Amino acid sequence: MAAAEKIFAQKGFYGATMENIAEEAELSPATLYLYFRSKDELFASLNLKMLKVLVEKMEAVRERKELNPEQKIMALKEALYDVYRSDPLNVINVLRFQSSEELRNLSPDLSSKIKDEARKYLRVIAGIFEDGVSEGSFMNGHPVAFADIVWGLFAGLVLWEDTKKGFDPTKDFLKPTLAFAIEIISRGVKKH
Amino acid sequence: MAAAEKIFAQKGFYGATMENIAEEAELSPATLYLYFRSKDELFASLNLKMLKVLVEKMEAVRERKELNPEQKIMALKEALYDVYRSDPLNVINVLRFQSSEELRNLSPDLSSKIKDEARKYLRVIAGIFEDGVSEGSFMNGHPVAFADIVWGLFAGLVLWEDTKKGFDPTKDFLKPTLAFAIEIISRGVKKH
Amino acid sequence: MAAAEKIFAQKGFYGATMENIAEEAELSPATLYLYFRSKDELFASLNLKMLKVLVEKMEAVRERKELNPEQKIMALKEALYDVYRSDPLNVINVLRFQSSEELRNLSPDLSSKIKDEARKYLRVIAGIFEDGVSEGSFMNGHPVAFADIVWGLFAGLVLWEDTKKGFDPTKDFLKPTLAFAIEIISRGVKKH
Amino acid sequence: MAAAEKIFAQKGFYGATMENIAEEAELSPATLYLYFRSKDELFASLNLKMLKVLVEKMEAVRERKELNPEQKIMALKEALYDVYRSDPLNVINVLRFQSSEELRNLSPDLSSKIKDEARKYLRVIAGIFEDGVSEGSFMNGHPVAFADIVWGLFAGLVLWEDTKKGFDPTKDFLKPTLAFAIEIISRGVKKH
DNA sequence: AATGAATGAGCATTCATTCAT
DNA sequence: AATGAATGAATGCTCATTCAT
Repeated sequence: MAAAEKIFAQKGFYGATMENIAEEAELSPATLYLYFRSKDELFASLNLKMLKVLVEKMEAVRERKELNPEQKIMALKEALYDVYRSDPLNVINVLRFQSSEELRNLSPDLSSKIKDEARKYLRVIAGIFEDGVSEGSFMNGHPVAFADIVWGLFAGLVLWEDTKKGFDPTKDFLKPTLAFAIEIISRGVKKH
Repeated sequence: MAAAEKIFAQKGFYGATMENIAEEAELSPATLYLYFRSKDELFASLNLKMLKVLVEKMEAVRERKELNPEQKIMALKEALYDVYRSDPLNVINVLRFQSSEELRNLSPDLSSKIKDEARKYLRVIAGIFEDGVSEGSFMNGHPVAFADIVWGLFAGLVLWEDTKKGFDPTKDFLKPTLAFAIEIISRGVKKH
Repeated sequence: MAAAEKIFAQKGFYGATMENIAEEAELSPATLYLYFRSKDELFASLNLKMLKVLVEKMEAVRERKELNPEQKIMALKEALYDVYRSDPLNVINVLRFQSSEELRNLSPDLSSKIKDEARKYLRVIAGIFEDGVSEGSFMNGHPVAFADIVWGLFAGLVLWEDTKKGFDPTKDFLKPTLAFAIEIISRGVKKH
Repeated sequence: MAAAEKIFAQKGFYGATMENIAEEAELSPATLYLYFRSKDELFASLNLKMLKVLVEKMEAVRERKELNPEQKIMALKEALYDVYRSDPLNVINVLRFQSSEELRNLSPDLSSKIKDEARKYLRVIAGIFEDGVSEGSFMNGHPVAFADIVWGLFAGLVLWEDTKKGFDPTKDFLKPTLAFAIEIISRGVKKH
């Protein structure tokens, strides 16, 4: 998986070949198939791994009793950015192929694990929002929609900043832009 | 281009073959190459077309003198959603491949046209934000960052809702979620 | 097709690769796929070609008005052996893979053409037998069963003699054995 | 061997993998190689087993002193059909690969055992024919050729009926067709 | 006696792209 | 303006077989 991570990060999903990955792993291509049924599943396993890290970080945020909902939303920013920074290229890959048709024929097992994980992080974000609503400090709104917004924003910004880096590789504004975005959102949901 | 639009929408970028497109266009594959240097450029032309429509809609929003900056931000929501609704599958494709490695070797001409267009719509959004700031009704912040946020949010939500549709095809919450998102943002940038 | 014939004859269906065949044909493997959808279909086309030759020869026998049914059965022997001798290795291949599972996913078109041809030669043999029965010179019996017997005998002998050649390559008794077989059959169906 | 029989019958020689067979046998693939040098040899062992059953049945026919040569030929029919019915799919496989190139590199030991067995059943059939000739009730002819004919007919009909079942799976005419064939042959060899 | 782990060698098939006509 | 015919270059995946343990 480490080899796959490296190769996918370098070449993208379609650019990477099983042979590349095998070479990196100092194995033969056939051996890869002992552990992963297909290229798709190998890739999806990376996806799952990232999701797990993400969920973990987010749940940690939720548990921090000393923070109020608003502060928790601000803290999410760090959690999201940490995940990105831990392996930017793979996060980009994962986000890009999140919804790819090609990834639809995963084994039911892997597929449901990914769905579970996705549900979990949505629940965390939705939960924080709900807390704010019941506390009376947040405006009303559908908690799941809020979760979708935070997640979509993160994915969209990561991808978009990457695109912009394609135009001008010296610039990387993800961190401040993400911070600004979360600030706006955090202000936006507050009642006044 | 109409044929390509149809086929890319049906099968995605990698799923579509030049032969498929040629067939749809009732031409031979070779003929496609008289008009487009490569598959990537054909795809990018679609991309450009969509961007132009988007920019047009956004500039129209900017020009509506009767609206104040806050109202303009709310109006962007419609512009963005309209573009999506005009050809959802292709918008998804375009957004997904926005930053794809494969699209890095476009002809300089096409590449710079796309960059121009992208710059334009960012400038529109940034412009609206700036107006609000100078008017004194919006908080301070970097206008381009704001534009990135709006765009990233749009792209991220479109892609993410598409992913969720993969899990449960009956649900399509893009419209209300986008509306909620813009509302939050619009509230978030206001001074109070 | 000539190249395929040669290669299949040399190496058998599984032993032959599309690359071998392409090389023999002085084409690239990809070009083969312009004319045949798959290796199976290429092979089946050869099959069809042989069947057509066979049917032609058999229909010629049937039309020879100067022969009575018994003499026609004797004449079949020549027709069958001629087909074999025209390309022994391919006849063997065709007979061996006649019923192979792998050949079940042919295009409906090719598949039905083959069935048609098969029906034709069965009808010829059955027809000869029927003539003998209605003339009163042959015993009673199901004409199609008779056709199956003649065909099965031919295929079985060709394959079996080939097997024996595997044990001792110097011997080739197909011709006399086939002659003997047809003689027995011809005597066996006659009333006395 | 039981596992192999089952798997080969289900999937054919090429369709079956050593792993399939190992799984069915609740062993690891490697273990199979403790008992059989190769897939070919495993398959050939099944072949040999079937031949032995066949030879046994045929020798039993030959020994039945109460039958005259003509009746013995009729009795062969039952012997052959019994063997088929005991495991149709495997008989088909064995007959199909009887002469396969792939089976040429068996160990000398196995190879010669198979040849011995083949020789035995040919000798039985030839013997019955010879008895009829010396008794004066059969026409003259080469006894081995006669044996080849009976065997080829059996193999050819089994394979051909299987092919026809591929076209129309509801029909299975092997038994009556085989009976008719043996009747013709038995009548055909008699002097009158 | 058994096998977990590994792989060498292959192979059918695909497809963007070319170019003589 | 158009294309028929061709292909170079891949590539995911398979499977019989091996061998240290």
